[in-house]
Amino acid sequence: MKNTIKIHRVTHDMTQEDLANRLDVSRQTINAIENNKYFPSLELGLKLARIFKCSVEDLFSLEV
Amino acid sequence: MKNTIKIHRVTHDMTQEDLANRLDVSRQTINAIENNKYFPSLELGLKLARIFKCSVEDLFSLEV
DNA sequence: ACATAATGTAAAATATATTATACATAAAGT
DNA sequence: ACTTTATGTATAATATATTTTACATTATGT
Repeated sequence: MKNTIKIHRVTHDMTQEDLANRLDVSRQTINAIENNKYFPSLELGLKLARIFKCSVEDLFSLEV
Repeated sequence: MKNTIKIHRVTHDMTQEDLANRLDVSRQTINAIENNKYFPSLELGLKLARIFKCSVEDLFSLEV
């Protein structure tokens, strides 16, 4: 599974901390997701899509 | 968070066990998700959307 | 009524996501 | 060069998803 969080975040001119605050999660969580340490929860995925005004599938894909 | 898994599953004429097998998870996992015991992982959410040929947002929504 | 299939549910165990804290490095501004 | 901001990383602790096993209940078919 890969994701495009970092691209969207930078496009939206946000730091990892900015994004973490908007989502009410820790900065480490954002960092870990961007660096593929683990996959976020479905709830976080939906919230991220909402913030970036795109679909969950735009952010995450199953294919490696 | 609510979901429409059961509706899609029944529409596709599958039992909880059928779906569990296709996803390679236990039947209890499907049952728990349908009955809102917990939210599935993002990976499961993406796989469910793929099976039902719809978007993750069609299956799960953040609103209560 | 009986048998079978499908579903609901529960408790303990395991896997994984997330937090907290902390420190190291890189980038940017002055 | 110095300071500040942003990012990468590590470890231990906590929260949550998932499995396993098992049994109860509901629906369906005969």
